[in-house]
Amino acid sequence: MARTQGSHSDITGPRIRSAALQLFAQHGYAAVSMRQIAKEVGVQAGALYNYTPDKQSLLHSLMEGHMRELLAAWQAEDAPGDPLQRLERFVRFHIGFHMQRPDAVFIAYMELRNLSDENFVAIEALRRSYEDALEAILKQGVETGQFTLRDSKIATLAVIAMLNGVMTWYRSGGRLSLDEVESVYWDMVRKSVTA
Amino acid sequence: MARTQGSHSDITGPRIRSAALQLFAQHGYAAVSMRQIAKEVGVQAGALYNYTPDKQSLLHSLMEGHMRELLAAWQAEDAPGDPLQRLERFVRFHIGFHMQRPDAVFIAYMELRNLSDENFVAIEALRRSYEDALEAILKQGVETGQFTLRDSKIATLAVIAMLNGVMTWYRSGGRLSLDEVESVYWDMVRKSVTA
DNA sequence: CTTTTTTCTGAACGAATGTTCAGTTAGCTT
DNA sequence: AAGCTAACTGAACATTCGTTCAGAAAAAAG
Repeated sequence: MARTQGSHSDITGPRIRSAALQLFAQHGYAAVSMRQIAKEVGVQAGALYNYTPDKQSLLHSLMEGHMRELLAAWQAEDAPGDPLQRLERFVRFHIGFHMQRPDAVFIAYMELRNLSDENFVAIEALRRSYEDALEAILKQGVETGQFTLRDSKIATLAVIAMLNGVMTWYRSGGRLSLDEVESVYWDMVRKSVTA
Repeated sequence: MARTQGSHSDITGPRIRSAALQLFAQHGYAAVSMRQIAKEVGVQAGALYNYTPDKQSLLHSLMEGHMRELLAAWQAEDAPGDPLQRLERFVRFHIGFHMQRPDAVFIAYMELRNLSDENFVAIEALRRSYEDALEAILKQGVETGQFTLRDSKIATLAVIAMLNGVMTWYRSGGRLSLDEVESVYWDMVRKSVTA
């Protein structure tokens, strides 16, 4: 056999990325083989190499895509204004955005060590730039006197870590709605950065 | 060759566990081979099987050992009293304890998906029991009226997630001492659970 | 010293890994 | 309808994987 019925790169490409995303998130990059990904797509392993030069590039591409989406989405959401309002927007945005992409989030935070050195540097820069976006809000709040922080850098990391914790337990259809969860976390974040 | 000079199970056993811990933390369970662990110890791969029935058991044993140590250490540290004091003790204990075992912590939180089903259930129960210890403090504080929480379960997970964030960035010898870091986090945790 | 036991080697097993590629077919172009 | 190109197969490559085991040597026991 050779080319299969209905095959098209516009279809197969995304399906490969989607399958890889799900499998990497579930089992980990190192534990997933190219043949497993191919099987999920319904294709032979060799066909994957029409869409990625190698396995490492596939991981990097997935992570980079996720981080760029995240940054772009927040830049579209953010607006000048009161630090407290901006922070609430950030908290709700962060939870909402990440909840819609649990697999990508998992990979972006767990597979850093499986990136090659240069790929790691690139992803790390994107992450840093997202952290800086939050830190800017916190610093603004400190300037206006609305926030009380011992250390804006640590506070930034602490808030993000706290919010990321949602992903480890929240399942839609559970006890609380997404909106309620956002409110609970916003409550705690707000109190933790104000006097 | 065969048995090597000075070889003794009391020495080799711990060295294997130590090497496995470090390598699993650095590269991930699936990415580390038994031969890599053996090389680190200075032994052939086959020798490892005098100390573990298989690779999976080695991972489970490391995780279980860590969790039991954690629970025992906290039980030795905790004492009845004011919820605010107990919570501060918990925050400082958690950061201090985890900071001394970064590799074990990393594994315990990252390699859950590489556990077999029954091993996963066992480790998850231990983790739950640690979370319960914190939740008990929070509930006590709510009863005395010193804490204001929307949801004690979420607050528990949020606090632990926040504290675990330290591990991702703190390096001894950095800008802040461990004691200062504990204080910064305690400050934020205290504010987040009080009115 | 001799015997027994503990500890490890070195080779081997089949299975699985990432990746390459010549050949084959589906779909598009003319 | 014929030719071209994009998409995929299926087999093969050299490595590496977890694990087993007979045999050898060191340490402990007698």
